[in-house]
Order: sequence, then C-alpha cells, then structure tokens
Amino acid sequence: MSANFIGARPTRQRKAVAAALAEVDVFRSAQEIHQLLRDRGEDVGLTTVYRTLTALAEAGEIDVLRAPDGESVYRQCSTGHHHHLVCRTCGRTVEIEGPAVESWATKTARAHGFAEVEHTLEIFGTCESCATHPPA
Amino acid sequence: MSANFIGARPTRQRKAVAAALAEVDVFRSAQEIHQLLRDRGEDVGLTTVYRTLTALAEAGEIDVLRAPDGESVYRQCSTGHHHHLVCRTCGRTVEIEGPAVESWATKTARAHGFAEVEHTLEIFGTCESCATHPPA
DNA sequence: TTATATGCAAATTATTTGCAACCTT
DNA sequence: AAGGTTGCAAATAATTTGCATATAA
Repeated sequence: MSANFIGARPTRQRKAVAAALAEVDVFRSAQEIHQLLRDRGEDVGLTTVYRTLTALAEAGEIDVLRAPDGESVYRQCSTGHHHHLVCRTCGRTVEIEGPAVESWATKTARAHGFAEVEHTLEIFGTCESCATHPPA
Repeated sequence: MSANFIGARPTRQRKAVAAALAEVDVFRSAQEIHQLLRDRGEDVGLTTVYRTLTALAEAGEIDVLRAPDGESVYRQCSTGHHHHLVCRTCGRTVEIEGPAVESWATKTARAHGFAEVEHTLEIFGTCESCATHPPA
C-alpha cells in the first residue's frame, strides 16, 4: 500500500536521506549522512537528519545499531528478523540468519524463567577485501 | 599473583567502587554507582568512578554493556567468554554460554570471507520474579 | 489555508580532560 | 620526595527540544 516513505510528506530532505541510505550497504551515523548530503550539495539540517532517521527506524524501515563508540548507526535492511556480519574496517555489512540461534536463545531464556524474550547478535570481523588490500 | 585489584594502588575510592560492583548481579552505570556510593556516605568523585570502571573493564575484571539508551553499564562477571540474559525490568543478569552459537558465528563469518571474528550477543526478557510481582 | 516539516540556537546527557592538590609508597 | 590518584571545573560529543519560519497538500 504505502510507498516506501516516511510520514505523510516526502519532502526534499526526507527523500535525500532515504536516497543516501539506499546507496550503501554500510551502517552510517546521522552525522555521516548529514555530511555526505552536504558534500553533494543537498543541504539538510542535522536536526532533520536525526528526526528522519529516528522516524525510519521506528517505522521499521531501517536498522539501528550502536557503534562501539556509542554512536547510533543506521542502515537500510531487508525486512524481518536478521543479524549482521559487519566488517570492522570498511563497515560493509552482510545480513545473516540463524534459526538455530533464535530457538536456542528463546529456549535458554525460558529455562531461566524469562519471558518476552528478545535478543541482539552482531558478528564483527575483517572482510576479505580489507584483509587483502589493507587501508592506507 | 595479583590481588583482584586495579592498578598499583588500592585506594579508598577504588575499593569502594569494587565493593559496589561485588554486591549485585546487575549491570550498573557509572552514574548509578556514583549515586549509590554517595548514598551510603562513601564519597567518590564521579570522575574517579568513571576512571575506575574504565580501568577495571580494560583489565577484563568487569564486563561492559551498552544500555539501549546509550549508557555504558558495568557488572562484575566470571572470567571467560560468556553472554548475558538480562531482565529488562529489574536488570538481574544471568551469565550464559552457548558453544553452538560460538562455532556457528565463526563458521558463518568465515563462509563470507571474514576473518578475526568476534561477536556480541545479549538476550533480554522479563524474569519470573518481575513477571509475578510487577513493579509498582 | 493549515497542519506538518524544517532548522537554528540553546539545552541535555554521558563521558573525558586539564590541572592543581593529595596521598601512597 | 616522587609519582600515581583524585576531583573540580571546563571541554567534548552526540542527540534532543523550543520555537519561529517555510512548505506540502
């Protein structure tokens, strides 16, 4: 039904943020996206970038992750439950699934008397490309 | 060899922080620990609490986690690799192990060409006690 | 028109750092 | 005495909020 847009109004700035997210398979922070748009001449206020990302995340259209340094980073992902395999050097991300892990997590939690179980799982490593062509 | 202490000097404030950590099986933020010590009359500067927690974490004596709101929270854990099952209501934490998940994570990452693989995994739920006696 | 969206500036919050005074060895 | 340690105050940094202005419908 709905276009893949945010609220009721696909404004220039919202389209710009959405477009930036659509281009890469890397988790990006609000600050990075803001800078990226600025570099290409698309001026969007930092506040608006934050608001747009928050809205998209709440709508479930993008995934949020906490970078190890505490920044929130965003990425456009496929729908449904999945986890991430992230290159700690270039940030390239692969979506992965692990049905066995899902059931194990739920089972383990229940065994300890926990209900309404959720979990987070991220895998970090160095991707082949980064291992081969180390950064400058 | 080493006592379970931090740097070279077991000062009053470092002991106080270590003691506070030893008392509970809950992840606590620096701010919370600072307040807790203050309440019991053990005055320790917030800066020192931060520094002590950071040092303990780097020494591997405590675990750090990012609370969903971005705060860093700390807890004294057993040594060795493990994960956490955390009650989202009271914060009570159970340490869990999942050998199958470990190998799955590594295998999956390698299959995608990733090396030097690490992972993070936390399970959240509502513990029995909190489900039974809901908070005020 | 009219509610929604934007963006600047100011406020918040968590954490870090400069630096002088202090305490442990 | 000598160097690690402390803590206040100020500095950072990411993110949020107030509010007047601009804009999509």
